[in-house]
Amino acid sequence: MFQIDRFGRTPIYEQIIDQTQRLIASGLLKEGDQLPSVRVLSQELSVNPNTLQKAYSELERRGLCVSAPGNGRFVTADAFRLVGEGLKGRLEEIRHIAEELCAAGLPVEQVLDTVNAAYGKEIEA
Amino acid sequence: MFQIDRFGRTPIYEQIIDQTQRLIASGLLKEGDQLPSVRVLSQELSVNPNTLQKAYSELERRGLCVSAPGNGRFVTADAFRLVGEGLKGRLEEIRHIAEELCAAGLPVEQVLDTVNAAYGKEIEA
DNA sequence: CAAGTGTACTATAACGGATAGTACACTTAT
DNA sequence: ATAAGTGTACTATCCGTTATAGTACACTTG
Repeated sequence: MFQIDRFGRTPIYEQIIDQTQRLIASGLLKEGDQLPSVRVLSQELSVNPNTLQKAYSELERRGLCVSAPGNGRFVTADAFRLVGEGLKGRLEEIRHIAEELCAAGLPVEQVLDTVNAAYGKEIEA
Repeated sequence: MFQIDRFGRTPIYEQIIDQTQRLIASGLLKEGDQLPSVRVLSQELSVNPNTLQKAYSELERRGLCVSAPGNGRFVTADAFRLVGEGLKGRLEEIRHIAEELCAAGLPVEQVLDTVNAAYGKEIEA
Protein backbone atom coordinates (compact mmCIF):
# COMPACT_ATOMS: atom_id res chain seq x y z
CA MET A 1 0.00 0.00 0.00
CA PHE A 2 2.89 2.30 0.75
CA GLN A 3 6.29 2.58 -0.80
CA ILE A 4 9.14 4.14 1.16
CA ASP A 5 12.35 5.58 -0.24
CA ARG A 6 14.97 5.55 2.49
CA PHE A 7 17.66 7.27 0.43
CA GLY A 8 15.92 10.41 -0.78
CA ARG A 9 16.00 13.62 1.21
CA THR A 10 12.29 13.64 1.92
CA PRO A 11 11.58 12.33 5.41
CA ILE A 12 9.68 9.08 5.79
CA TYR A 13 6.83 10.70 7.64
CA GLU A 14 6.36 13.13 4.77
CA GLN A 15 6.30 10.29 2.30
CA ILE A 16 3.53 8.66 4.30
CA ILE A 17 1.57 11.90 4.36
CA ASP A 18 1.97 12.45 0.62
CA GLN A 19 1.08 8.92 -0.36
CA THR A 20 -1.94 8.82 1.89
CA GLN A 21 -3.19 12.04 0.38
CA ARG A 22 -2.64 10.62 -3.07
CA LEU A 23 -4.60 7.49 -2.20
CA ILE A 24 -7.47 9.67 -1.04
CA ALA A 25 -7.27 11.91 -4.09
CA SER A 26 -7.35 8.93 -6.42
CA GLY A 27 -10.31 7.43 -4.59
CA LEU A 28 -8.50 4.30 -3.41
CA LEU A 29 -9.14 5.48 0.11
CA LYS A 30 -12.70 6.62 0.77
CA GLU A 31 -14.69 7.92 3.68
CA GLY A 32 -14.82 5.41 6.50
CA ASP A 33 -11.92 3.32 5.26
CA GLN A 34 -9.53 2.27 7.97
CA LEU A 35 -5.90 3.22 7.75
CA PRO A 36 -3.28 0.61 8.65
CA SER A 37 -2.45 0.75 12.34
CA VAL A 38 0.85 2.22 13.39
CA ARG A 39 2.03 -1.14 14.66
CA VAL A 40 1.05 -3.14 11.59
CA LEU A 41 2.39 -0.59 9.16
CA SER A 42 5.47 -0.29 11.31
CA GLN A 43 6.33 -3.93 10.69
CA GLU A 44 5.25 -3.91 7.07
CA LEU A 45 7.56 -1.01 6.23
CA SER A 46 10.22 -1.66 8.86
CA VAL A 47 9.67 1.84 10.14
CA ASN A 48 9.48 3.01 13.71
CA PRO A 49 5.90 3.36 15.03
CA ASN A 50 6.71 6.85 16.23
CA THR A 51 7.51 7.94 12.71
CA LEU A 52 4.13 6.72 11.50
CA GLN A 53 2.42 8.26 14.47
CA LYS A 54 3.95 11.57 13.43
CA ALA A 55 2.61 11.22 9.91
CA TYR A 56 -0.87 10.19 11.05
CA SER A 57 -1.03 13.03 13.55
CA GLU A 58 -0.38 15.48 10.76
CA LEU A 59 -3.03 13.90 8.54
CA GLU A 60 -5.43 14.19 11.44
CA ARG A 61 -4.49 17.81 11.99
CA ARG A 62 -5.41 18.43 8.37
CA GLY A 63 -8.76 16.79 8.91
CA LEU A 64 -8.15 13.88 6.55
CA CYS A 65 -8.69 11.21 9.16
CA VAL A 66 -9.88 10.77 12.71
CA SER A 67 -8.66 8.43 15.40
CA ALA A 68 -10.99 6.19 17.37
CA PRO A 69 -8.80 5.17 20.31
CA GLY A 70 -8.98 1.48 20.85
CA ASN A 71 -10.62 1.03 17.50
CA GLY A 72 -8.58 2.44 14.67
CA ARG A 73 -8.09 5.42 12.41
CA PHE A 74 -10.50 6.25 9.63
CA VAL A 75 -10.77 8.51 6.62
CA THR A 76 -13.13 11.42 7.18
CA ALA A 77 -16.02 12.51 5.00
CA ASP A 78 -14.26 15.78 4.13
CA ALA A 79 -11.01 14.08 3.16
CA PHE A 80 -11.62 14.03 -0.57
CA ARG A 81 -12.66 17.67 -0.69
CA LEU A 82 -9.72 18.72 1.50
CA VAL A 83 -7.06 17.03 -0.63
CA GLY A 84 -8.72 18.66 -3.62
CA GLU A 85 -8.00 22.03 -2.06
CA GLY A 86 -4.47 20.86 -1.39
CA LEU A 87 -3.95 20.42 -5.11
CA LYS A 88 -3.81 24.19 -5.39
CA GLY A 89 -0.52 24.00 -3.55
CA ARG A 90 0.85 21.61 -6.15
CA LEU A 91 -0.30 24.00 -8.83
CA GLU A 92 1.66 26.73 -7.12
CA GLU A 93 4.75 24.55 -7.34
CA ILE A 94 4.26 24.21 -11.05
CA ARG A 95 3.74 27.93 -11.33
CA HIS A 96 6.97 28.53 -9.43
CA ILE A 97 9.04 26.25 -11.64
CA ALA A 98 7.41 27.62 -14.77
CA GLU A 99 8.41 31.12 -13.73
CA GLU A 100 11.98 29.96 -13.42
CA LEU A 101 11.93 28.33 -16.83
CA CYS A 102 10.40 31.48 -18.25
CA ALA A 103 13.20 33.56 -16.76
CA ALA A 104 15.70 31.12 -18.23
CA GLY A 105 14.25 31.63 -21.66
CA LEU A 106 12.72 28.21 -22.19
CA PRO A 107 9.88 28.40 -24.71
CA VAL A 108 6.45 27.99 -23.16
CA GLU A 109 5.46 25.36 -25.69
CA GLN A 110 8.00 22.96 -24.27
CA VAL A 111 6.44 23.26 -20.83
CA LEU A 112 2.92 22.87 -22.16
CA ASP A 113 3.98 19.80 -24.10
CA THR A 114 5.42 18.30 -20.94
CA VAL A 115 2.15 18.85 -19.09
CA ASN A 116 0.13 17.36 -21.91
CA ALA A 117 2.44 14.39 -22.05
CA ALA A 118 1.97 13.80 -18.34
CA TYR A 119 -1.76 13.72 -18.97
CA GLY A 120 -1.22 11.08 -21.61
CA LYS A 121 -2.36 13.49 -24.28
CA GLU A 122 -0.80 13.48 -27.70
CA ILE A 123 1.11 16.60 -28.59
CA GLU A 124 -0.75 18.63 -31.17
CA ALA A 125 1.26 19.87 -34.07
CA MET B 1 23.04 39.91 -6.00
CA PHE B 2 21.97 37.02 -3.80
CA GLN B 3 19.02 36.64 -1.52
CA ILE B 4 19.15 34.14 1.33
CA ASP B 5 16.21 32.64 3.18
CA ARG B 6 17.42 31.46 6.55
CA PHE B 7 14.10 29.97 7.64
CA GLY B 8 13.22 27.69 4.73
CA ARG B 9 14.25 24.06 4.66
CA THR B 10 16.61 24.45 1.73
CA PRO B 11 20.24 24.82 2.87
CA ILE B 12 22.03 28.08 2.26
CA TYR B 13 24.64 26.51 0.02
CA GLU B 14 21.88 25.09 -2.18
CA GLN B 15 20.28 28.50 -2.43
CA ILE B 16 23.59 29.92 -3.60
CA ILE B 17 23.92 27.18 -6.20
CA ASP B 18 20.37 27.66 -7.46
CA GLN B 19 20.58 31.42 -7.65
CA THR B 20 23.93 31.37 -9.39
CA GLN B 21 22.58 28.97 -11.98
CA ARG B 22 19.58 31.21 -12.45
CA LEU B 23 21.82 34.24 -12.95
CA ILE B 24 23.71 32.33 -15.61
CA ALA B 25 20.54 31.07 -17.25
CA SER B 26 19.10 34.58 -17.42
CA GLY B 27 22.32 35.96 -18.85
CA LEU B 28 23.12 38.25 -15.94
CA LEU B 29 26.27 36.21 -15.44
CA LYS B 30 28.21 35.55 -18.62
CA GLU B 31 31.42 33.82 -19.58
CA GLY B 32 34.42 35.37 -17.89
CA ASP B 33 32.41 37.23 -15.26
CA GLN B 34 33.92 37.03 -11.81
CA LEU B 35 31.91 35.60 -8.98
CA PRO B 36 32.01 37.37 -5.63
CA SER B 37 34.84 36.03 -3.48
CA VAL B 38 33.97 33.78 -0.59
CA ARG B 39 35.18 36.37 1.89
CA VAL B 40 33.33 39.32 0.38
CA LEU B 41 30.11 37.41 -0.12
CA SER B 42 30.52 36.00 3.35
CA GLN B 43 30.28 39.47 4.84
CA GLU B 44 27.60 40.69 2.46
CA LEU B 45 25.29 37.82 3.36
CA SER B 46 26.51 37.23 6.91
CA VAL B 47 27.19 33.64 5.97
CA ASN B 48 30.19 31.55 6.88
CA PRO B 49 32.90 31.43 4.18
CA ASN B 50 32.94 27.64 4.38
CA THR B 51 29.28 27.51 3.41
CA LEU B 52 29.99 29.56 0.30
CA GLN B 53 33.06 27.53 -0.47
CA LYS B 54 30.85 24.47 -0.44
CA ALA B 55 28.44 26.04 -2.90
CA TYR B 56 31.19 27.26 -5.21
CA SER B 57 32.91 23.89 -5.17
CA GLU B 58 29.72 22.26 -6.36
CA LEU B 59 29.27 24.83 -9.12
CA GLU B 60 32.82 24.11 -10.16
CA ARG B 61 32.18 20.39 -10.12
CA ARG B 62 29.32 21.01 -12.52
CA GLY B 63 31.62 22.94 -14.80
CA LEU B 64 29.83 26.28 -14.38
CA CYS B 65 32.87 28.12 -13.10
CA VAL B 66 36.59 27.69 -12.63
CA SER B 67 38.81 28.91 -9.86
CA ALA B 68 42.01 30.82 -10.48
CA PRO B 69 43.77 30.56 -7.13
CA GLY B 70 45.06 33.92 -6.06
CA ASN B 71 42.95 35.60 -8.69
CA GLY B 72 39.30 34.77 -8.40
CA ARG B 73 36.52 32.52 -9.68
CA PHE B 74 35.03 32.96 -13.11
CA VAL B 75 32.11 31.76 -15.17
CA THR B 76 33.10 29.25 -17.82
CA ALA B 77 32.28 29.33 -21.52
CA ASP B 78 30.11 26.22 -21.20
CA ALA B 79 28.12 27.56 -18.27
CA PHE B 80 25.15 28.80 -20.27
CA ARG B 81 24.83 25.58 -22.22
CA LEU B 82 25.20 23.46 -19.10
CA VAL B 83 22.45 25.22 -17.16
CA GLY B 84 20.32 24.87 -20.24
CA GLU B 85 20.67 21.14 -20.00
CA GLY B 86 19.80 21.40 -16.33
CA LEU B 87 16.44 22.86 -17.27
CA LYS B 88 15.41 19.43 -18.47
CA GLY B 89 15.49 18.35 -14.85
CA ARG B 90 13.08 21.12 -13.93
CA LEU B 91 10.81 20.02 -16.73
CA GLU B 92 10.85 16.53 -15.26
CA GLU B 93 9.68 17.98 -11.96
CA ILE B 94 6.77 19.61 -13.70
CA ARG B 95 6.01 16.36 -15.46
CA HIS B 96 6.05 14.53 -12.14
CA ILE B 97 3.66 16.93 -10.44
CA ALA B 98 1.41 17.02 -13.48
CA GLU B 99 1.14 13.24 -13.37
CA GLU B 100 0.01 13.49 -9.77
CA LEU B 101 -2.59 16.10 -10.59
CA CYS B 102 -3.76 13.95 -13.47
CA ALA B 103 -4.15 10.99 -11.14
CA ALA B 104 -6.06 13.22 -8.74
CA GLY B 105 -8.51 14.13 -11.48
CA LEU B 106 -7.57 17.78 -11.90
CA PRO B 107 -8.49 19.00 -15.39
CA VAL B 108 -5.51 19.57 -17.63
CA GLU B 109 -6.72 23.02 -18.60
CA GLN B 110 -6.14 24.26 -15.09
CA VAL B 111 -2.51 23.17 -15.23
CA LEU B 112 -2.00 24.70 -18.66
CA ASP B 113 -3.53 27.96 -17.48
CA THR B 114 -1.12 28.02 -14.56
CA VAL B 115 1.85 27.58 -16.84
CA ASN B 116 0.63 30.28 -19.19
CA ALA B 117 0.06 32.60 -16.27
CA ALA B 118 3.62 32.02 -15.09
CA TYR B 119 4.80 33.07 -18.52
CA GLY B 120 2.79 36.25 -18.18
CA LYS B 121 0.48 35.13 -20.95
CA GLU B 122 -3.20 35.94 -20.84
CA ILE B 123 -5.48 32.97 -20.50
CA GLU B 124 -7.35 32.28 -23.72
CA ALA B 125 -11.04 31.71 -23.45
C1' DC C 1 55.94 43.15 0.40
C1' DA C 2 50.90 43.68 1.17
C1' DA C 3 46.38 42.67 0.02
C1' DG C 4 43.23 39.90 -1.91
C1' DT C 5 42.29 35.62 -3.93
C1' DG C 6 41.34 30.16 -3.42
C1' DT C 7 42.05 25.96 -0.57
C1' DA C 8 42.35 22.72 3.23
C1' DC C 9 41.70 21.19 7.64
C1' DT C 10 39.83 20.36 12.41
C1' DA C 11 36.47 21.15 15.79
C1' DT C 12 32.10 22.34 17.43
C1' DA C 13 27.24 23.57 17.79
C1' DA C 14 22.53 23.05 16.40
C1' DC C 15 18.74 20.94 14.32
C1' DG C 16 15.78 17.42 12.28
C1' DG C 17 14.82 12.75 11.46
C1' DA C 18 14.53 8.34 13.08
C1' DT C 19 14.89 4.80 16.42
C1' DA C 20 14.23 2.26 20.96
C1' DG C 21 11.66 1.31 24.77
C1' DT C 22 8.08 1.82 27.99
C1' DA C 23 3.66 2.83 29.75
C1' DC C 24 -1.20 3.84 29.73
C1' DA C 25 -6.13 4.17 28.05
C1' DC C 26 -9.53 2.49 25.17
C1' DT C 27 -12.53 -0.86 22.27
C1' DT C 28 -13.71 -5.10 20.47
C1' DA C 29 -14.20 -10.00 20.42
C1' DT C 30 -13.99 -14.14 22.96
C1' DA D 1 -13.21 -10.73 32.75
C1' DT D 2 -9.67 -11.45 29.66
C1' DA D 3 -6.84 -11.00 25.61
C1' DA D 4 -5.67 -8.77 21.57
C1' DG D 5 -5.50 -4.96 19.03
C1' DT D 6 -6.17 -0.15 18.74
C1' DG D 7 -4.34 5.03 19.74
C1' DT D 8 -1.45 8.05 22.74
C1' DA D 9 2.31 9.99 25.44
C1' DC D 10 6.78 10.16 27.04
C1' DT D 11 11.85 10.00 27.53
C1' DA D 12 16.22 8.96 25.79
C1' DT D 13 19.39 8.22 22.30
C1' DC D 14 21.72 8.04 17.78
C1' DC D 15 22.99 9.91 13.45
C1' DG D 16 23.51 12.80 9.44
C1' DT D 17 23.30 17.36 7.60
C1' DT D 18 23.96 22.09 8.02
C1' DA D 19 26.33 25.85 9.57
C1' DT D 20 29.71 28.07 12.22
C1' DA D 21 34.47 29.20 14.08
C1' DG D 22 39.19 29.41 13.65
C1' DT D 23 43.51 28.57 11.63
C1' DA D 24 46.89 27.86 8.14
C1' DC D 25 48.87 27.73 3.61
C1' DA D 26 49.56 28.74 -1.47
C1' DC D 27 48.94 31.72 -5.15
C1' DT D 28 48.41 36.16 -7.98
C1' DT D 29 48.35 40.88 -8.49
C1' DG D 30 49.68 45.67 -7.61
